[in-house]
Amino acid sequence: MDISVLHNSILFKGFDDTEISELMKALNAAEKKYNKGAMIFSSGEITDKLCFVTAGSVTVESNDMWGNRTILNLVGKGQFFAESYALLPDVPMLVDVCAAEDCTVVFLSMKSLADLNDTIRARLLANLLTITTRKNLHLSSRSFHTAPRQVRGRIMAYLNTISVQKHSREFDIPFDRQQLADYLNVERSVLSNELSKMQRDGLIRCRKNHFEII
Amino acid sequence: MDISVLHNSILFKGFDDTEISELMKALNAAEKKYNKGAMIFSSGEITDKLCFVTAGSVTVESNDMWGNRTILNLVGKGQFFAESYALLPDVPMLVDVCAAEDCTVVFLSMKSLADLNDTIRARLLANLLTITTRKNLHLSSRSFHTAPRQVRGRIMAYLNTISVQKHSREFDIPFDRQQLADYLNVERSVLSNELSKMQRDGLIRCRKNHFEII
DNA sequence: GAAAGTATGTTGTAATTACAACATTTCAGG
DNA sequence: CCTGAAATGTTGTAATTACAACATACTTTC
Repeated sequence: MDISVLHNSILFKGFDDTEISELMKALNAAEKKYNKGAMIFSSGEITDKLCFVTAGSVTVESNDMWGNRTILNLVGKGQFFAESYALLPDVPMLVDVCAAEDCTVVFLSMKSLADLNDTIRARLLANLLTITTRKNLHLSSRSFHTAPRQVRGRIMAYLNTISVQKHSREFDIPFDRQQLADYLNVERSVLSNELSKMQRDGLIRCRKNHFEII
Repeated sequence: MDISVLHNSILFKGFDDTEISELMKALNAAEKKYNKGAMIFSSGEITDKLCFVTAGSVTVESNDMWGNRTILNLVGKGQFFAESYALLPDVPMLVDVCAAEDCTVVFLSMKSLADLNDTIRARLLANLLTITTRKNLHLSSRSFHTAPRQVRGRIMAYLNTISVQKHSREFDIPFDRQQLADYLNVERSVLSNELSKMQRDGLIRCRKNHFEII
């Protein structure tokens, strides 16, 4: 198991190596590998597992019965997912989680939180609060990216956010075209088309997932 | 100050009256009234205040420079808002918060959390975790409501959620037409039009904010 | 209960998007 | 360096939406 990624995670911030090892045991840490495209959770499932990506990435998405996909979030190496469902173990998942590429996930049982001593649990809860709070901001930012009614507006909203995050007008995005389309809630072909127009209009330059705002 | 609403809130779950009074002091509880339409927070502001609605309701929204509004969430009596920004006090708000109707808000300083004794703080953090986690699910559900590409799909997705929540095919929604349009990210006139068509098609019946799914 | 103001419904047209079908490019194995 | 598979780009048409303008209904206030 890849310890270093977990040791640097928000969840274990402030814990030393010994404590982390004990916690991993107490929380029944289990690692599992998935191939690209594999489904990790399906809508309707119930889980108490806090999930941590130690390699690769997964998408949190909603798939309707006509095969339309909406990507709510892309969770990369070093990030958590399913924390809301893990902490509210009665609530069935509203989303699917899929491997966006070959990946490795560590599962931590939140049911076992109750067995921990108060001090440890309190520190862990404080860290969990940071995780959920940041996830809130992430979900909010998607709302801004999909708020503009037109495709160009959505693309610009998204690219702006990334540009600010990376402190640069030039950057890579974590999505391929289909994923970006599903994230922005537009047709892939319309997205491709609009990106071409934006390049012709001199707004951006892009090649694959590398973008430059002009 | 309306004590009873606060006493029944998630935040103070498990605390007795004396403890709550002390906490209110320790967290510098301050109450403020707003008229409908008043702005409570503006995008870009920084705050450490956890906000609680004791009367009326507020909308969490994003307003772009062309006057387009997107409603992310409607926060009613007994619910919290701004918790993410209160707990991550470096992050400037991405949203505006406005009074959806005349309302009363209680502000609690999260900066003051640090001064509490460990036991109390731990209990409070656990409750805060519930608040943020539920808020996560709320934000997710909006994503499902706006996921369908067409207006009718969005309306049905939204009405279905409310119907399930209220365990009934007949219910009131908390939005007027303009708010529902801004929540579903569609034009108000298109929404009105589609609701009419859906009634003609025998899918629903509605009058003002009272709906029935057939 | 009239008037003014607000909310909701209707309609037409211009603009945009969805969708399908196909062309081109890129990439991984053999 | 081929070949097939996957990803991306292009195009045309039908369907949908945005927007503006106006009609109607409902509320509030005097």
